[in-house]
Amino acid sequence: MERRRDAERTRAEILAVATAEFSDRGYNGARVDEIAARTSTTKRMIYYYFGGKRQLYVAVLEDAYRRIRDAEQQVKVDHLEPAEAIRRIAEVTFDHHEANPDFIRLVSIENIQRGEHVATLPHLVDLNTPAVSLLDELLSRGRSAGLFRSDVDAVDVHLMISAFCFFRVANQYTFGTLFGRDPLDPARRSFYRTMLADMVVAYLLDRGSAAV
Amino acid sequence: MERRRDAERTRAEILAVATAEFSDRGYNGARVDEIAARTSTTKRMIYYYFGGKRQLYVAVLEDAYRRIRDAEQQVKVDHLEPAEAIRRIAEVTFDHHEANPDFIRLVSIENIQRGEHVATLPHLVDLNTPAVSLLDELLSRGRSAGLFRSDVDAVDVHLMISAFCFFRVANQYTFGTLFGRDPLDPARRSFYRTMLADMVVAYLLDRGSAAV
DNA sequence: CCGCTAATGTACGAACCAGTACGTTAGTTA
DNA sequence: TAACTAACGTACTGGTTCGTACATTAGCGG
Repeated sequence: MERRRDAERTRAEILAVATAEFSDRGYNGARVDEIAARTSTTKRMIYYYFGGKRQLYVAVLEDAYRRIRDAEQQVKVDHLEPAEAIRRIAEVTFDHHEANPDFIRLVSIENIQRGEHVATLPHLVDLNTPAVSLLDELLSRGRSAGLFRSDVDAVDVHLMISAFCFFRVANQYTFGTLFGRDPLDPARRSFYRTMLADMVVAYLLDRGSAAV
Repeated sequence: MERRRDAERTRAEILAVATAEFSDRGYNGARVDEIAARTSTTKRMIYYYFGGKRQLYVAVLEDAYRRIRDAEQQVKVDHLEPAEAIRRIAEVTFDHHEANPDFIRLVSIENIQRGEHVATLPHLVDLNTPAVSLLDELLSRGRSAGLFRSDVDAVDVHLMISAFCFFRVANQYTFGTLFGRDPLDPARRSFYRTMLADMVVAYLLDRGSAAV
């Protein structure tokens, strides 16, 4: 090994460092010179491989979403009862968010910019994302068994789960200082994880308000 | 009227324009010159009244939180049963978030910066925020009546409600394009509003998982 | 082992932008 | 109404930062 020139490695290194820098400081706060300085190569290479700051950011965003999708695909809950499987999905999503604060920050940053860059990544728009199609299947099974309410679909349940997981990580600072309680406090982690699962399942089992 | 010089008016105008600019472009994306251009005064006045970009941002943040607190204080649910009152709080919070996207964006922006500025506003750290103390009282009543589970407190219920409301507004762009469903679509508004209330109440009424 | 191109490095330019030095005017008060 | 100060305007500066022109080297194909 120890090849002096390795296009793939250089590109990957730039991408990794850029991911850290953009998620750390936001798009406008990130510095191309800083990214270059943290790699073992130079700024010239950023322009050589990516074209510019904007394109580098888009590449970072795309890569981050790809990794999350890949991870989602690993979840298997075929052997569980619907309610238990939903709990499991909620927990996996919870763990995921906690384990990937960089990704969460990138999503926040992208929304501050009104999602103008995700919109340019058409092959990310896969309405049958692993998380959603899995939920969809479980909701069907639960409805068939007469357990779950029938006025929600997978996308909205996904919204509900994501909202909780996302907020906890994304707003840890303001929430923590304003209410004197750090949502990421390890001591409370298992409580929140159960809270989320309880919440989702209780909602789905709740026939009172909606069904009929 | 028509006084040519009015310190208070000038200050207020700068603050209003700055709120729009910061929430629109983020801290690093905002331009002092742009803020000045959109006021009827000049950049000099920004430095005269606020001292600098950073201090202006902090003033914007503080003002935004103050307005939200003022609004929260108006909510009255004394005449309602606990569950119904909780629904009402959830709905009011929901409406609030939808009506104040600028505030939501500021909170996102502040969290991207790790909350370093809210932390410098000590008189914002009021652990008995109107929203929380109201929830606290209702949870007590609900528990006394043997209705609600007893392993959550007001802060965490507030987290749960805020998470849903916040996510829907803050992540409208990425969620909308990735799942082909705009969370702010007016046609779905009332559904989401009910969904949130159902979710919270179903969780609180759920004795199965937690209470004894 | 020669030459060609992909890959890399250096040094610089030009625009942008926060902040300020300096000057002016309005309104108040003695 | 004189003088004083709060409020306001203009023009500039110094540093930062994205991007690039130009030079160089590694490694592969012939």
